Amino acid sequence: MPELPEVEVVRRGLERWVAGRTVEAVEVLHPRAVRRHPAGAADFAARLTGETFGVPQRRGKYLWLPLERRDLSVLGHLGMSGQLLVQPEEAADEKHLRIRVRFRDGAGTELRFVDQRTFGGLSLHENTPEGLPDVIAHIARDPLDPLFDEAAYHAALRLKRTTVKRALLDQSLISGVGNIYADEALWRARLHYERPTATLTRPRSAELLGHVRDVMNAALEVGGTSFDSLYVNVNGESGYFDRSLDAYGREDEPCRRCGTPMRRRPWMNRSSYFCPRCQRPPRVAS
DNA sequence: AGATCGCCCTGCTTGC
DNA sequence: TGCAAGCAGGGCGATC
Repeated sequence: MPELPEVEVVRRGLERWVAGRTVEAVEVLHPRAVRRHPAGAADFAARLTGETFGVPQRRGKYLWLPLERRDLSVLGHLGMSGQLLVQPEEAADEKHLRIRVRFRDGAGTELRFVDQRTFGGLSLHENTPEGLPDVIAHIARDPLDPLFDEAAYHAALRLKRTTVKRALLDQSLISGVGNIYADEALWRARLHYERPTATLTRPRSAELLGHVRDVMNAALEVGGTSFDSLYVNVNGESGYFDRSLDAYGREDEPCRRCGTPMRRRPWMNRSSYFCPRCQRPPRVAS
């Protein structure tokens, strides 16, 4: 499940292998892969053909390829299982190949969007004055962004009547944190996922944010997390950070700090993994 | 109007 | 054995 570190690995791959290349042709093999492009697959392909990609950008889990000639970007989200692969043109189509982008140069490779569960997709959007695709203007900066407003983030947590994991996953407050890294950061901070954000002191909140950054940077160093080879980076290489996870997916396994069996609890149609001893539930039930 | 919930989707795993 | 339910879950639109 690609989160910020995985998407950043993909962005770097695109920067190396796709930036500066001019599109010869676009093939949309599944309409759902361009469902965020309102004018449809044919329009997406037509408008992209002949354009040259600039340097790929990222905010949270979104990445985009600005076009050099126009104030437009190709916005991408990998969803649950999306991959952006640079493949030799002669390589066999992947089973879940959704979009193919051929290039005008003689490099012999093409860009492929492959996505089993079709939660992800590509689309074309106008840029805001800040150079951000307009449809993601509501997405907050991520914790690895140098311009992330930490003071505003802490202030928002104090004001909101919500719980800490909800706040971590709220992409309008902080972006790029998904279920995996939320659980990892909470475990590191010894915080229960249902802790009300208003009860967090500023130092405690800053400590949690530090853990979010640490776990993301650690994942970045090893090239992203991978569970079932659904996530592969831009060149088809799997990450292996999952071996380093301390909380996520470790139900009944001993806590790496205290040995207590880790627990899994249904939460918001997903799961929360935590140590019942290190991460005590808040005293006041909400 | 901000918070919450259901749904989209496929394939692997689990259990009867 | 075979089938069905469960699970993975980000983000968006509907709803309260």
